[in-house]
Amino acid sequence: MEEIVSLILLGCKLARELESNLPNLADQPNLLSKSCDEVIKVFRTAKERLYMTRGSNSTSAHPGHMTLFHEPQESLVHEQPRIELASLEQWLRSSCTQAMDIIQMQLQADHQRIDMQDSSSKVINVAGLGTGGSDRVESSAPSRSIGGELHPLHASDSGIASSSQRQRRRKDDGERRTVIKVAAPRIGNTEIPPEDVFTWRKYGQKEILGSRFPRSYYRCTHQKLYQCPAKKQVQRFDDDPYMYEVMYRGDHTCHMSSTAPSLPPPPPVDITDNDHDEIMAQIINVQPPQESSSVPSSRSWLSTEYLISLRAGGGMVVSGAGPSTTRSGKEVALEYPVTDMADAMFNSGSSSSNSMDFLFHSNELNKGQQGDKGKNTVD
DNA sequence: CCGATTTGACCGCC
DNA sequence: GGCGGTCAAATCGG
Repeated sequence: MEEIVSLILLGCKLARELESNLPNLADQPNLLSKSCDEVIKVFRTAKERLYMTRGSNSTSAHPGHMTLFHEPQESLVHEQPRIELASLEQWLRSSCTQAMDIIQMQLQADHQRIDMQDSSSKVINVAGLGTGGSDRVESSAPSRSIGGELHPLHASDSGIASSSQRQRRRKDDGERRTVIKVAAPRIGNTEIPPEDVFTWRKYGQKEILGSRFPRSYYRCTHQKLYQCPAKKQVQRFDDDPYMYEVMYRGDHTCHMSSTAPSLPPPPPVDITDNDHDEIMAQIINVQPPQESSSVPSSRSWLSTEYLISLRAGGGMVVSGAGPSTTRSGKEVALEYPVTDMADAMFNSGSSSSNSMDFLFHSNELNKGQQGDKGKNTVD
């Protein structure tokens, strides 16, 4: 375990060095790429060790502090969650993510400085990636939630659809449901639903009785390709339109980055809780503190001390991470899914060719347009 | 042209 | 019968 920690510390150190060297390296993409590779490599190694540790001595690594809560029928069996490991992993993810944030911001800034003359009007907005603040998720709070309440699961079965026209699946095949609360981005278009590491395709929207806002239904974009059964429902809270309740249903069988699928369809292995939670962990990420609106490039919130204190502080923050595909998109110069980067970092092979590629490509590839065509206005 | 979104209709469940 | 979830044709948009 100590080895892992020191690996991570090393990674952070490298990242910091990279950070401080960025001004010098800005116009040396090769060196930059190399440095990034080093950082990634260290983190990757640490992560692999983590998994080895996990695999050998834990059967369940529920991130105990994570802000999701499963349906009672499946997971309210409270084993002692291995919080250290889980939070360490979270921390690892977030630190990588934030490191890459900095790199990306710097690169972008430099790029703009070089390429564009009117860069003064551009605002690199990492804060805009998600929330405007600490939207902490309560783990209970039985407000009316998607699905009516938090305990709606009942195995009622009375035969399959007898219709000859459409065949519908039974309402509930005991599929997993996970509810999380996420905050809408407070800048730009706050009406777009929160994003996560997966790409979703909207297949329906419905007015829900007693709710001011309609509920949107999404399914995994790769549903056809991978028979991925994952779905999600997104609904804004009545009393806090900046908050969304997102219910994830079903497990992703398309284990990959949210962008183009690049792996062959995985074998139909049963997905364990661990896997699932891990995926969920990608959805959730820690936001750096947002003091004023400046780019914290020269600040040291990346410092290990800070990150550790951040994680020790408990209270995970859930954000509506992801690119707010603002239609107006003027004030936001840089938007990209942070979680995507973490995802890419951990999933991409360590090809030394161009490790920064995903940073620049995952931006627009990630998501087309969210249904934002002037409807769904706030009353 | 193709994939995503919209939206009214359909259908299962309570 | 009402509600919520899904389907699928129409539409949009890159």
